[in-house]
Amino acid sequence: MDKLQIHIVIDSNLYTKNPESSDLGRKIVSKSIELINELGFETFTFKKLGLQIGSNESSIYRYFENKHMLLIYLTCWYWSWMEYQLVFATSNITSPKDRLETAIHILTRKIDIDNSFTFINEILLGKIIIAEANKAHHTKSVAAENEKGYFKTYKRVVERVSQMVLAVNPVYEFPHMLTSTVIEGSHQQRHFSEHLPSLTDTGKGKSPIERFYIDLVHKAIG
Amino acid sequence: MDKLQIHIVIDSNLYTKNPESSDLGRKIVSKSIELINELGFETFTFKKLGLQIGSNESSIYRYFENKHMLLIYLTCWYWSWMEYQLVFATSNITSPKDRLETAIHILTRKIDIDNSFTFINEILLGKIIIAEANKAHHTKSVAAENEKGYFKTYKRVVERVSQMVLAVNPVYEFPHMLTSTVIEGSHQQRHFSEHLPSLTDTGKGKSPIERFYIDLVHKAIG
DNA sequence: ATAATATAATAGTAATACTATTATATTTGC
DNA sequence: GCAAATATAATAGTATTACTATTATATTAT
Repeated sequence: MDKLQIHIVIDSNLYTKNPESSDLGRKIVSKSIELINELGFETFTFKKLGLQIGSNESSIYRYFENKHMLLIYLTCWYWSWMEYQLVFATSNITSPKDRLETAIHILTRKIDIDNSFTFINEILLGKIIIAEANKAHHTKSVAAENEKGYFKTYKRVVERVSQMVLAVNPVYEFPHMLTSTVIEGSHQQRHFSEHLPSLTDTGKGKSPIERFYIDLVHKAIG
Repeated sequence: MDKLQIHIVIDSNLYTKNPESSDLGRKIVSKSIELINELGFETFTFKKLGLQIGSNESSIYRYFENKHMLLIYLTCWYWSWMEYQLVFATSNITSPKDRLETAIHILTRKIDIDNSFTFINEILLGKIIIAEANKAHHTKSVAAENEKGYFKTYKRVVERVSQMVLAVNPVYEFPHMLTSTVIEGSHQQRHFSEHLPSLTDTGKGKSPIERFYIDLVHKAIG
């Protein structure tokens, strides 16, 4: 049985050599997702990754300048994938309210289905985004990297949702703050829920995080 | 002229030797705040700090197990200081609504006055919290460190504010999520506002971040 | 078939994050 | 007041990390 195959294209500035262009490249990406999850980003090294894929550290440097750039690549992949889901799921919704609610649902829900994008495990990637993605822009080089367009996919997602907010309430003053608060907040809450539960209210009911943010947005924009 | 001197006491589990107990210790803390701000946390090392204070790397290890623990110490200091401000500023407010609003004001405002706590520059410390504090709990050892009580000051602040939320609306379902969303969110927005401005709405009016979160909370809990 | 080029592996280096040991103060007991 | 005990600081290491320069091995082109 054939299946609709979509393909996520990543800005060539994010890699030295396109990892999709070779077997080794795909192995690097797919195994790095597993290994970052297992070890955490600071403990993860190219040497350990090389060992895991039966290759050498220096070969990995031919694909990514360093592990920071690999993280940027992974986050970019994630946000491209999110953008695809967002556009796909909201394209034929005419009611602005319903459209926004669907968008928030997609952004705040737990990732638990693996759509099997060839070499990317989305469930594990989602965990990396929650646990590690903020390290991609909490650096002294954010501004410079922003200039180079490293975060543009994420910014585009925020912009899309902000437009949906304005479609519901055209005079709402803070659409971008609201959107980035929801996105970052929901990730943080999932992190807290797992590791620092007293900072959340996660016990009660089903999908509390989704419910909290959908309720928040509704009330915020009236 | 004398001045009311309050003193912030830090849990002894957070250091190997109390940095307040010696000149060198105080210099370590005060210079580390400057240096982390200047270099960013990943580029900051004990060797560089040793050079700055005219001492040796290994002497710093006698105070803090490693730079991660130093960061934990600094965040704990910050939250103790916040808790003090919170308690002080809200103690004689009887109206639950006013009390909550004051609390949010304190948590989300920009730190621009230096109360000159002996050896701590609060303005710079505030910047570290915004730029680096999330690295303190985005590690593989969060759970273990939470067990050891490393984050209890922060958790106590969240708990206090959650109680204020409930004082306004006793049936509100998500007081902790709301509180941690406001705290973490406001820090994130300040970070975005400086480095990734398209993720915020920071140009307009005065104190947009404060206004956004105060408005958000009001509407959320009704 | 040979030259040109792409790709991978080897073998380094400088810096980092520590630690073990030694040196130098300071305090304490008598 | 002086040796012994203890606290504190500096020296000199080591293993690991994050790379890089060089060499080896494929692959492709002519």
